[in-house]
Amino acid sequence: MTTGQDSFKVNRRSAKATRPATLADVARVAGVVAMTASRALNQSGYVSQNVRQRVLKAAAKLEYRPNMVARQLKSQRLSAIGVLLPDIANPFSTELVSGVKQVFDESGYSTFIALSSRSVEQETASLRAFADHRVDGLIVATRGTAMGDEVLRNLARQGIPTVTIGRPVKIAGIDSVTADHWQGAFDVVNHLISLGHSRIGFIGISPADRLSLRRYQGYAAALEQAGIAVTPAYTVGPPEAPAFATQEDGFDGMTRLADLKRPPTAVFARNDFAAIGALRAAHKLGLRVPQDVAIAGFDNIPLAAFTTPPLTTVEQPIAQQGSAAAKFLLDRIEKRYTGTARKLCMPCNLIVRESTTAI
Amino acid sequence: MTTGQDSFKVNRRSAKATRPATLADVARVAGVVAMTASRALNQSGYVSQNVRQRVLKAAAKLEYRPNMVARQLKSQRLSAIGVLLPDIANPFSTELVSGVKQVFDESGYSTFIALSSRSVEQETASLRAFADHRVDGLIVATRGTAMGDEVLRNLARQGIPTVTIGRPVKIAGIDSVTADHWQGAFDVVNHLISLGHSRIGFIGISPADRLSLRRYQGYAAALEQAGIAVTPAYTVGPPEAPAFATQEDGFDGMTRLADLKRPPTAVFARNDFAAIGALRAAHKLGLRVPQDVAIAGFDNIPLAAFTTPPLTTVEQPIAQQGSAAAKFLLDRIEKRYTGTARKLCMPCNLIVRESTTAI
DNA sequence: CTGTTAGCGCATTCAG
DNA sequence: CTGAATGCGCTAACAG
Repeated sequence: MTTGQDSFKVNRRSAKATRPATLADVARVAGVVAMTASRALNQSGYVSQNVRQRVLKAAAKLEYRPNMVARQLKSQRLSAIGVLLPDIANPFSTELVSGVKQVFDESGYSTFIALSSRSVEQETASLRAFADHRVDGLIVATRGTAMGDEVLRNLARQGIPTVTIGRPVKIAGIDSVTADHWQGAFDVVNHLISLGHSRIGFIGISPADRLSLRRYQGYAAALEQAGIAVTPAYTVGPPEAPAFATQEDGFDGMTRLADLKRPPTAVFARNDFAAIGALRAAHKLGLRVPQDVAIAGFDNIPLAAFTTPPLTTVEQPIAQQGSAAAKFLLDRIEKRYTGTARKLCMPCNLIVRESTTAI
Repeated sequence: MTTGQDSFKVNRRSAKATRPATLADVARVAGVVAMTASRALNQSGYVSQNVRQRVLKAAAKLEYRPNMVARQLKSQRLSAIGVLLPDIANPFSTELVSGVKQVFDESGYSTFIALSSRSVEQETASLRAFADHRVDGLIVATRGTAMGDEVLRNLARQGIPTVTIGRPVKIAGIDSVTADHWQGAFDVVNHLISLGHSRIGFIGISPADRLSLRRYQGYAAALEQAGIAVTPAYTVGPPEAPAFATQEDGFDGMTRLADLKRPPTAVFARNDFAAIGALRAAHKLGLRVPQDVAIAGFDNIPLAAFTTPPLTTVEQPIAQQGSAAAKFLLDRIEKRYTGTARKLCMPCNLIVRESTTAI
């Protein structure tokens, strides 16, 4: 009977919501005052070994976890940073975050992510949410927009340290890290030229918006350097200038290019998703890759090595950009650096696979 | 002179970190006391139209934003929930979050994401971080592990409302939402059988761990129902039983299956990434898909329609699972439901493409 | 309808 | 080395 009742009670207790232990609880159990417990737990100030042990034991017993909310209110440190991403379907995002986390985990910060879903309203709302929750710093990896920049400026004014990735900004105190997309595009188009191609298409952006895209600029520069005229009809993309090109965009683009009287013999897609869409369109049209048309992408997503045929593409140092940005941010948060905005631009690597060169 | 000085001062002020306005600041400007401003801003309690207008104007002028940290400390509401994801390279994750956000955005909650990176330590750390920061609720979409369940149990004991997605748990008060992977696998394997296949392989899990995987169980059940013996050698996968199978796993698996004396004529890969790896291996080995070997995947990732050939797969209602979980969670947070754990299982859809049926 | 009081949990400051 | 007082910004619970 007794046993039965006991286990019943235990069940009740573990089922019921138990208020987490506070610092005061720990202090009471350890027979000290809250402040002393705080010092023992945070290794700050002088505490006798004896007291420290008692406090540590009490904390362990009560499963004490500091309330970060209360801590932030008092000390203005949340020990958390926010990362704003455009979306997360993207292999880019995972690697980026892993680079960022690596740095912040070590320093005892939590990393929280929010998504802009490629919409300016969502981006603004997410940045505000981070600010309202008083994160210690922000890493922003969404593509630049006028309104987004305005919000960033406000955050900078509020004194929230911010670093951007892949989004150059000219706001005082905001560091930024990018990869050299221009050079990556230049290299891949040069590669196509060196294979003998001169009719080279660009898929993923509408002609109207093309000049704002560094990957397009690199493409155009490589053509010009080789003395090849840039043919407007060879640039195809969705009319609405999305921040991102999808496999559908690639499919449509390739279809349109193949429809020209003198279609390109090689195509550079703005990213691997568009390149995969282009591959699909080529197959569907009965074009052999690379014999009838060579196709190259950008980003080196993990699947790029597994397409048919495997995709020539440009790798950018994603995790490295993430950790570089994280280091910049940590410097700012901990006031190890307070100077003018730092800009870091990292190189990209051409990766040649069978979509441009037959085996 | 005066003008020059003024603009200089303005510049200084906007460049310098400005402490965000507090409720007290707003109240002072509006000529009321903080409590009144709070009521006016939160539509709680009765406030005269006159006062409300004054407060609203003052808040707008000062660009007042409530400090969520302080609010949580007092009212125990952070107006934020946490979503724990296994990783984010996965299209699954994006859709899931969009389903979740849709529900919580409407209700005025922010959604923050953390990643487990498919590691138990990271998962534990992320859940703890959410708990320490006192989120109002949690959506957990990582795969079940003993330690993970232990942490979830602790959170439940602390009274943090939690809902799992794709991870059945037997913890009091934790609702869960899943899709019927068993049925999806059953359907796709039946589809292969109806095409005349009887030697059907399974790629993505080691024989030792296969029985824990519902997708495998559905595969085996379909074979048995058709009177086809389950051949152990037809199940291939990495030895370490990962939570996830990659394109590399699919590539290796297909290669091993093709090596058998009597290789399968059809293959069901545990997910689309593995299926894409299998497609690549088949092409490399000179096997035509679907004539020499039919290949099917699971998840219907966006790229599945753009592989060569396009991939037969199973679609699960991802965003719907996200919003269903979000509704469960909101019910719990706002105490509209306090009963026993709810379980929701949603159906999957077979999507037939050319990787199993020649055109 | 509006103001006063008090306290959430913690860490900074100043005394012992 | 340890304790006591104080306040971060906000809102629940009472008074007026």
